[in-house]
Amino acid sequence: MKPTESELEIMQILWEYGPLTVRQVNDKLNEHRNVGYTTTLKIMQIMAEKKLLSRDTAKRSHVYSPILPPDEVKSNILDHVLKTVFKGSRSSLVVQALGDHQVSVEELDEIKKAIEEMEEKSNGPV
Amino acid sequence: MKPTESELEIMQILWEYGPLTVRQVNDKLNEHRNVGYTTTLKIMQIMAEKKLLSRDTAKRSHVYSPILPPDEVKSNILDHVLKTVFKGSRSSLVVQALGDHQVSVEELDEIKKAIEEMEEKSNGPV
DNA sequence: ATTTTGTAACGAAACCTTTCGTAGTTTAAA
DNA sequence: TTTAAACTACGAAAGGTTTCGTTACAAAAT
Repeated sequence: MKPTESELEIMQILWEYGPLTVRQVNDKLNEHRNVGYTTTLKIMQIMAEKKLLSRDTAKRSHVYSPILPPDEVKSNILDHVLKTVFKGSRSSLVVQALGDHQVSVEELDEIKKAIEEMEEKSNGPV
Repeated sequence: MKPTESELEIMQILWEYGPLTVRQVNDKLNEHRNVGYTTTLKIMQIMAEKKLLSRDTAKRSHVYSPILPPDEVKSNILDHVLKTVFKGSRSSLVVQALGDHQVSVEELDEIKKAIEEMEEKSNGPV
C-alpha cells in the first residue's frame, strides 16, 4: 500500500472534510491547482477498485469515504522513506528532519514530549 | 530535483563506494536484486544528462561520480514528504517517525542531542 | 414534453520510469 | 590476423499514473 501523489491528495481531502462526492473533491483540488472533473472521477474510481476508498452509490452522485486511517498511511509512507533513504535508522531521519531548519519552540516541545513517551516505553512498565 | 527510486539507489552506491563504472554499480545492485547491465547503463546515462552524475569518459569504461551531496538529496526528499504528507509540520513528521516504534536508547540520545542544538539556535547567539 | 445540466463510465492518449534487445566499436585473447 | 569479450549508444517496449474527450443516462429546469 503506497498511494500515488494524486491518491494521497484525495485521501487528505477526505480525511479532513469527511465523505464527499467527486464534485466536492474536485472543487477542493481546484482551490490549489487545475484538474478536470473526469480526471478526479477516474482516480477516485481507481481508488475504489484498489480498496483505498469506499463509496455509497445509492444516490446519483456517489459519496466516497476513505478506508484507511491517516496515521496508517502516513506511517507507511514514512517507513518507505526510512528504508530507502535512511537505511532504517529512525534517528538519522529525525536528525535530518530537524537539522538546519527553523523549528518553533512549540514544535520542539511536542517532539520532546514524544521522546519522553518513547523513553517511558523503553524503561517500560516493569 | 527529486530522484526516482532507481536513481536514488544508484546515488547511494556511489556515495558509499566512490566513483564507479556502470559494471561496478550493476554488480552492487545485483547483490540485492536482478537488473540487467544495459538497464543500469541507461539509467546512469540519463542521470548524467540530468546532471545527477558526472562522468569521466577518458577510458573506455566511463567512470561516474555523484554530483549532489547525500544530505542535500535526503533533505529534499524529506522536505517533499513534509509538504505533501505532513502539511509542513516538522513536529508531526518526527512524532509520526517515533510513534509506536522501537527506537534504541542510542538513537534517542542522538535525537536529543539534535534537539539541544536546535534549542541553542533558537535561543540563539544574540 | 423538451431542453439543459450534472454525473458515471469508458477508452485512449500523454507522460514518465524501467527494462532490455540490438548494433556498432574498442580492447583483449587466441 | 581473426575471434571473442566488454562496453557505449540507441530505440523501443512494458508498466504505471494522470489526463481528458466522448458517450450514455438520469435529474432538473423550462
